[in-house]
Amino acid sequence: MGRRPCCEKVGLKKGRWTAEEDELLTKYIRANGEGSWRSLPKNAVEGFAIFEGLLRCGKSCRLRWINYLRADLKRGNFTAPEEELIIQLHATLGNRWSLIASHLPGRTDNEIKNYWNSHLSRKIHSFRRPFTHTMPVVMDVNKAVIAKRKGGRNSKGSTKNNKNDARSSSNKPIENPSVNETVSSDSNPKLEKETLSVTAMASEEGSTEKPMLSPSGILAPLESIESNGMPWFDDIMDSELLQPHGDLGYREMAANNEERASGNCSGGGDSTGDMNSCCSITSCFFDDWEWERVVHGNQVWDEKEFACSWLWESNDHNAKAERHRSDDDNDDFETHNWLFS
DNA sequence: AAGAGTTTCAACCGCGTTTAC
DNA sequence: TGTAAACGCGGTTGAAACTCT
Repeated sequence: MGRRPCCEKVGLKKGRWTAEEDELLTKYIRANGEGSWRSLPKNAVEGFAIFEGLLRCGKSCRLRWINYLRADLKRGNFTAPEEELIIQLHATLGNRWSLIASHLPGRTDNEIKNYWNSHLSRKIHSFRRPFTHTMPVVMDVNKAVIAKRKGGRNSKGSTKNNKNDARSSSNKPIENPSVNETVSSDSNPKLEKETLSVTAMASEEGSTEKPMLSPSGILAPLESIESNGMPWFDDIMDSELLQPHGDLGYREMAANNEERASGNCSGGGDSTGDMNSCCSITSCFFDDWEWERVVHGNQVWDEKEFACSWLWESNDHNAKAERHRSDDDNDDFETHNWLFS
């Protein structure tokens, strides 16, 4: 079956949206509601959107609305809890951005995907150092992350205020409270269904592809994490397997770090929710881990590797655990490389 | 001051899935 | 039940913004 080309015909506009186009689209959706993107315009011509001067295909309209114009979108930097949740969910779900986004109200899959690719994946990759016989690498995560940044744009939050930024003015989300009243932007039922099915799948007997879940079996919604932290996350980090600071549990370690951070933040971050903020659970974990203790002894490292593995990969977790237990041959590093692949 | 290098993110693209007929 | 259209997702692209030399 042939697929109809989307935006290749009749001189439909591509590229960045102007404020006028945003307004037209908003006006239309305010009047008619979301959905039916291909038949969106009153004066549809062959399924393309030509609505009072808006020459965009439906697909483009949908994307613009979902990713930018929706009134319930949260703008600005990701907060530390959001960042932590994304890391955790990504470890659990992989690149299923829409599913991850469903756990972060006001954030779009595209936004999360971009944030992951530009911030978090680098952070994670800095954390995962090369693993070889002869070259144990002790990394300073802060340096690894910060030193790499040479040029480049600032984060969205900071550029938004730049009045010289033509894009920021034309692309400014239209403040439109009335849209909220007339357009219901309810959560995607399909995504909810998917989330539930993932949870259900985890409970299926004999399933080897179990998603990583909290001890309660539920992926905690962001709201509860923001108000209560990530208790089950902390529980795991506080377990006896993960006590890199001697007798200090993870929570105590984090508390100590926050105490230190409140005086002088060694992480180079600030209080704006920046990626380098040292005042989050994850940052404490990443930034202040005693790598030398871990790396300098393979035996010690193996324990930590195993203990942390769920952070990076959830698939085939049991098989890897089994392999870990049965693998006493230190020469076979291939079996451990999955952690840092 | 200019250009190179780097980063960010909005938007595009193609494909799998769902829905409508 | 089969086909076509629409939807939705994840990967990719490229312009703009920024820093460094």
